[in-house]
Amino acid sequence: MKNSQALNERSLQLLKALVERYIHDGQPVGSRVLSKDSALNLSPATIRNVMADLEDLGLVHSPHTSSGRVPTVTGYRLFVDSLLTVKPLKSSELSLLRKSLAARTDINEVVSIASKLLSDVTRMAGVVTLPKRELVSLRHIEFLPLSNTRVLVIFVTNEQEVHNKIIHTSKQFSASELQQAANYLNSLYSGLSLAAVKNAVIKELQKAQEEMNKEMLDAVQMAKLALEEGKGKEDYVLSGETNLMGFSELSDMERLKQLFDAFNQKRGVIHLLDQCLNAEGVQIFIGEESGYHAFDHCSLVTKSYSIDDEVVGVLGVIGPTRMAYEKVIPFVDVTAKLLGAALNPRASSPS
Amino acid sequence: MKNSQALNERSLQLLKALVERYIHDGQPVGSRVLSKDSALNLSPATIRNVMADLEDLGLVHSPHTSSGRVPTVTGYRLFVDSLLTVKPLKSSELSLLRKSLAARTDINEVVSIASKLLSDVTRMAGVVTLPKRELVSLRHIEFLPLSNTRVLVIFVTNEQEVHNKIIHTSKQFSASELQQAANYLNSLYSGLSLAAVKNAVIKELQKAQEEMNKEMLDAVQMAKLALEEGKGKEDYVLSGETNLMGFSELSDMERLKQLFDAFNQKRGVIHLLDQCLNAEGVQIFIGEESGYHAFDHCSLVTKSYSIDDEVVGVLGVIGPTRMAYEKVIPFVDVTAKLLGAALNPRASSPS
DNA sequence: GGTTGGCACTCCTGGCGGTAGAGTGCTAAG
DNA sequence: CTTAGCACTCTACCGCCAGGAGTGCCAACC
Repeated sequence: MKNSQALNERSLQLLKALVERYIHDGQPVGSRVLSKDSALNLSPATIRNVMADLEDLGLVHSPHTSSGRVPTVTGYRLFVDSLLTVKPLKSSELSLLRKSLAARTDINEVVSIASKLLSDVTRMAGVVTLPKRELVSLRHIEFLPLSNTRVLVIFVTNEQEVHNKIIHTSKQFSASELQQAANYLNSLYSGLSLAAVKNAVIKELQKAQEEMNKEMLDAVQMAKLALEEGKGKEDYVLSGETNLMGFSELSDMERLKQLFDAFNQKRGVIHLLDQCLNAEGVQIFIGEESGYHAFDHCSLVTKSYSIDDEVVGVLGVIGPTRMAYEKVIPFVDVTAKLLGAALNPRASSPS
Repeated sequence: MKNSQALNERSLQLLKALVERYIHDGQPVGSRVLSKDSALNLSPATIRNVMADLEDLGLVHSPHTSSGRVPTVTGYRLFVDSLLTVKPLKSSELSLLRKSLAARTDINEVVSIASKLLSDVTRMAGVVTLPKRELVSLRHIEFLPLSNTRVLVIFVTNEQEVHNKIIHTSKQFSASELQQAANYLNSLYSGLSLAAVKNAVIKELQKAQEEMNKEMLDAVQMAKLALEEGKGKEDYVLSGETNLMGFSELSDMERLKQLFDAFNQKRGVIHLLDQCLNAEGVQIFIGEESGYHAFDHCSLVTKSYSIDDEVVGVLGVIGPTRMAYEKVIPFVDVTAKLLGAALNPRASSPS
């Protein structure tokens, strides 16, 4: 009962002022400053009372007996969820974004530009996952014989990306047999998304093995081998990690090392980013919320990006918990939209 | 004259002992410890005299009036050049190296394993440049038509590597024309090294444009476009950067940031590594010797590696100037040899 | 009852002095 | 040339103290 009583409008406004102040200058904020600073005209003593309540609720915390208050993770959470007033992007930033993300030919290039933009503008670290491969469409497939039963599969997608993989076939094929198989597959599947091709291939194999002639069967089986598992090569492009070295909350070498190790390992980070794939809008992990220890003192602001309304990847910004959420959130939001647009094949091949 | 007098055998032995001691425990070493430590039985006072001489020569330096001595860059240089007694690899390390670098199929995999080995064993950072592309041999070339005059060139080298590039041709070709051109080029150049192909192509074009029929000319011209500049995609694989965070000489955030920025930029590092391409044996840059500011407090121990007696890349270890050279040097040496062996195509495709 | 001023208290911070330790340079003797 | 001795210097560390910031609590006030 006391709790519900404490969370009135005034306390919230006070919390808001406190968090904003702390984000701004990074030091525990006391009742004096808040009294002068905040719009509500209250004496320091009153503010102390309110702050004590906020502390009881676990929203703020004082590093030691007589120092100002610092927001806790739950405090930040409440702040970003209901108190934050987002600032629209500066027009200069917006035009920079538009200009830099204008439709390009190379997916990897666009993605790394986006990542660099995220880090440069926010002066923190930017991360962008590569678009999920299953969603790009197949343009051309090609088989080249290697030694024995090894075959090199090359497939070209969306006019620009080339993937390759070595598969092991059941028997040895001649170059012309492989050529035929490729022709067959190209005529059948060219233009479809990889996921669609995968489904079609599986259906084909299940359906009627006896109806097909030997060559077709071989071709489809090779296609299956080529597509399966796709190497799951989930990867991301990270930029501006070194920006994180400037922040006092990450000045501890041990922590910093753990963080950078996490960046190199990629696994955990990808797992985290994957959680944002299906989330609506901007997703935020504050401090320990992520559950990933290396990120304990960081926040992650992410959003998925889409091509043609289909979610294909995630981008985000990584920085200290004490970051300017009101600017980062809209920035991540807009960048995600523009990246999706830049990757849209219809826009990117104006020919 | 005084200088030449100072550099007698005893002074050198003393310098050696001093450097070894400093490398071992990282603190300025005084006359007392050296007196007990070193094999030469001398009193602290004598040692002080000698050390004063060494200081005059710029080989050692004292951080402040009354503290022990620390080797300078020139001191380290003299040490590694003429005083160092290298320690042979532990047999466990050698077998680890052999096992890990056993012939594999994927060049990138071998290179990153080598890099990881360098960093794991030395507990510093390891770096390996990717093998120069010009030296691998062409297995197969393929052209795929994109929109208009854009053509996607795919070439397969050495059974495993696939490279691709988009070129702009003078006129629009049909798929079958491209196929013909590829066939022609494959019959002509397959099996040669890329450098050889490049030379042949250029010679062909210079020689006799009128002798060739139109199709051949087109084919050769496309080959020229595909090979030219090769994108110069010099790149390297770095591992264990985070190991560097543990060293006190790099505990300054500003320095550390510069170093990591340099790693990301790659340009400067590649320039540095390139200098080792044509050097014989193990090459060492100590501190500011590299001329690259970001590396001012680091040393770089490198060696080129070769396939079939042809130098194709460089690998090395990056760490603080105060590193165990006597162990790192032989380790880098052996790793380079084993990497070259692992990459040898004759060994790697036992079929 | 919520709000406020006053007051004692706690804790961090930075400056100061004093001491112990390490190591040097110099000098004079062996 | 080597060595022992000695005075000197500089650092690192500790305890101390005062200043400042900020709190919690209490009593008074509206």
